[in-house]
Amino acid sequence: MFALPTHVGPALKRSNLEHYKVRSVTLVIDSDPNLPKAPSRIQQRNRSRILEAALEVFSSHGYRGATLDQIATEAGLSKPNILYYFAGKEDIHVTLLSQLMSTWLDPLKEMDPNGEPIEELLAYVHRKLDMAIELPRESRLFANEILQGAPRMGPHLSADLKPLFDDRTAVILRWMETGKIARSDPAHLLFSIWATTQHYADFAAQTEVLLPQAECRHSGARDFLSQLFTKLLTP
Amino acid sequence: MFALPTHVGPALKRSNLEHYKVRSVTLVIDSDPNLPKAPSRIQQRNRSRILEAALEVFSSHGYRGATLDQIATEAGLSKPNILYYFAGKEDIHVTLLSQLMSTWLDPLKEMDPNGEPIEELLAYVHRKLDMAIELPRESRLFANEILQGAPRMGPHLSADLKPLFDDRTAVILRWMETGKIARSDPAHLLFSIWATTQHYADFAAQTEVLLPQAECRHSGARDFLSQLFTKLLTP
DNA sequence: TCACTTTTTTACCATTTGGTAAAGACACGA
DNA sequence: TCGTGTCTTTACCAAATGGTAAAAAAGTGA
Repeated sequence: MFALPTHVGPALKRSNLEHYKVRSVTLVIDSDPNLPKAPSRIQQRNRSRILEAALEVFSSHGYRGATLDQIATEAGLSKPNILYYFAGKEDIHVTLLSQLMSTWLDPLKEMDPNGEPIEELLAYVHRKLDMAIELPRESRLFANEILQGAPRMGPHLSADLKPLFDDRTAVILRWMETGKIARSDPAHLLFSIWATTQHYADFAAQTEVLLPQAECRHSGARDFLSQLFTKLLTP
Repeated sequence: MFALPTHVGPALKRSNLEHYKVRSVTLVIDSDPNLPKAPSRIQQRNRSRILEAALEVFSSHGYRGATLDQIATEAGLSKPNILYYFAGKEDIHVTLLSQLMSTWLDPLKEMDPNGEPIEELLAYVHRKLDMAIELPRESRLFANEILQGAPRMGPHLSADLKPLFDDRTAVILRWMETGKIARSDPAHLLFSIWATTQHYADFAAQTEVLLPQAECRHSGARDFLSQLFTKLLTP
């Protein structure tokens, strides 16, 4: 009755939803021979090669500006081979974005509500700045997506970022009420931290023209942002 | 001998360089019948329609993501008709960017070296914020271009922005030396102003999810940025 | 009205691009 | 070594896209 294909490529026959659940699902019902097996070494290697190449290409040309051929060349694979591992261009992009989402939110999660407020916030600023400088491609990938109205990430923003954001602004507000840091709008405080740190990744083409010495750009940014937020937060 | 075409469309036969000079040139040697005439009413209307449509489309999809068909539809013209007024997609984009450059730099130019430092800088912050909120498409067009490494604007950055930037950082440094504002790195100060203000245009898709009330976003931003930069600059 | 220029439309074209079918190469356990 | 399932390549395709040629339409001045 239900004629199953003799072989399904790793990228096929997974709805978008299932895709994100694959790991946990396989752990639970691994014994069912109809479900996809654990990825082989080759699969792991090639999928991560493709994602690495895609990060490079998407982050520097945007979604529509990137082509599968570019990604294929960058990954050292053929285009049809790439489509053996991913269902399509969009699948690659979505996979990249959702993998990155946690990396991007981690520093905010790490902020300890029981820590010393100014220390916690300044540490957050520095972690974000380090990320922008060390992972500029990831920063630009996000910036590109948001700039175009987050067409493929809107749901993630509401589902993942929003609750965390509400929680952290509440924490910051409580800090302010204890008098440990000066009062200001917690939401805009977070915005300003994101803006000032990611600026060094997203607008690198500009800052590199205006401030040619890389060392001055980075250490200068660190010092300046410390000063900026220390003055703001000190009661 | 030199068989000239009986008619040259307005977009044709102009090198890129001449293109930017058209206005002043026609004023000077208008009498020469071989040079392009002053643009007719129809030409002015349609060119500005096209640029308006292109701003809309380029700013929301990026250069490669935008198509001539989209621009044509948005402008209410046919694609070949658009190519009658502009030499090609790139021509439209470059025209937009160079027209915008001055708009974008004006607030920085307006900063008065002889004014009251804190007032001047805060006024600059507010002007930039107002621009980001009132001209988000322009802000995103720039952000898109810079994000991708400024492939079509690199020269403009070095030629127009850099000298102005150097001049203004020097002015700010002098202000600091008089003791009227607190010391900090002038270059990074400008970066932080750009980053925090343009964030509200470029990352609107994100801020709109996190802070649903538009009023709170705008007035809150104004208040927050006043506080942030007042605290930084107050000696 | 007529001749001439400017503007717009219709009908194309070549290239690029995301994607597919199917055959071939490869790995590996029995 | 054989057979089965996994991976890769070759040869395509249809749609989208930037762009062109040339004729038709619309202005315009005499």
